Amino acid sequence: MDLFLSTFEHRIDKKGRLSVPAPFRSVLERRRDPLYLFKSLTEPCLEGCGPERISQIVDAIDSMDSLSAEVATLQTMLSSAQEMKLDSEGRIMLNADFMAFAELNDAALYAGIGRSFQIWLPDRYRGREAEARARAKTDGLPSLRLGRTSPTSSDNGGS
Amino acid sequence: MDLFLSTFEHRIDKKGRLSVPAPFRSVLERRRDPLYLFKSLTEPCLEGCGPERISQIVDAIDSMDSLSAEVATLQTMLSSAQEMKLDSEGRIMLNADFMAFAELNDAALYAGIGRSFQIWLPDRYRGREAEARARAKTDGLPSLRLGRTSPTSSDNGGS
DNA sequence: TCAATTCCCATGATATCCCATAATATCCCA
DNA sequence: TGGGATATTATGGGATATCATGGGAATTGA
Repeated sequence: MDLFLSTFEHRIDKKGRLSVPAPFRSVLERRRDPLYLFKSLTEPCLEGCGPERISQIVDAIDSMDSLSAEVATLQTMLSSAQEMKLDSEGRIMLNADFMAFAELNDAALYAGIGRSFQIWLPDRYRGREAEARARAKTDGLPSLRLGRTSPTSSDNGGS
Repeated sequence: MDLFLSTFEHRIDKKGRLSVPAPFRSVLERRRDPLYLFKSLTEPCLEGCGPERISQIVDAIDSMDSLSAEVATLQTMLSSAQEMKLDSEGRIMLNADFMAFAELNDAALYAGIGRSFQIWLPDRYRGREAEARARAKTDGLPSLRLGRTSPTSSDNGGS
């Protein structure tokens, strides 16, 4: 199980090129997967993933009522998705739409979140991270049951 | 798994010519597929696809009650469908009916949605995209259970 | 014959390829 | 365990290919 983990900050050069972190590249290469990027639906960042997530969306659309709002939402994801070709140095080129959406200019921060990763304006990401940590201190941790898949959130009766 | 993804905005020149985005062309060429366009049944845009989707519609009609209203609807799609010939530069010519239906004038926006794509008046498309993103923020994402298809689907979790 | 298409070529913008380099990480062997 | 040698990585720049776009000429069709 190879995952996207850790964070990396890289420069975006004058040509708009951005290195993909070597550990992320090797995850993709090991699976012989191309890299897909799309605009997050909920946050001002880009999402990176392999093809399996894209096919999931395509298949979900086919199985849903094509007039529903949910399908429109999924189509919006696909319409922003793009297979990124890496140059021989392992860099991608972000188009103007991607740059504007995440408000990137000369640097980007990769945040690995397991099966996918995100690309953020570095300062914005660090702000969010600080907020999330503050929230954890005041609100407590989200329920995180390790070692077991708990489908129901309701309190479990004692032994 | 080659799909139609991402968006592209292209100009329609004085002769009515419109470039097909190079990535879309290469999907079709790789499969040696001609390109079909037809008027969307649900939205003011054109739909583009390869022959397999046309056959799907034909097969669906064959398997349905030929007197039903649904069949009439599907037949409407077929009767507006047209095989597009590309010139040596990879451009198509939209007939007056197509132009009027999608209210195009001097520019068009291609939106890839997986196995097919749409052609929109650019500003109209961007409006729809903004709506979809706003909806996703308030209503949450469509339930896309990643990793596996979970049988408990009905409740939508937040974010 | 006239209008509309199709073919062919030109051109600017942009992406891609290829090479270079500095900094860092990794390896190897004493 | 140390420390020099080697490989990897991120970054930059020039040359080349691709792409979108436009326009003139040839061809078609009514």
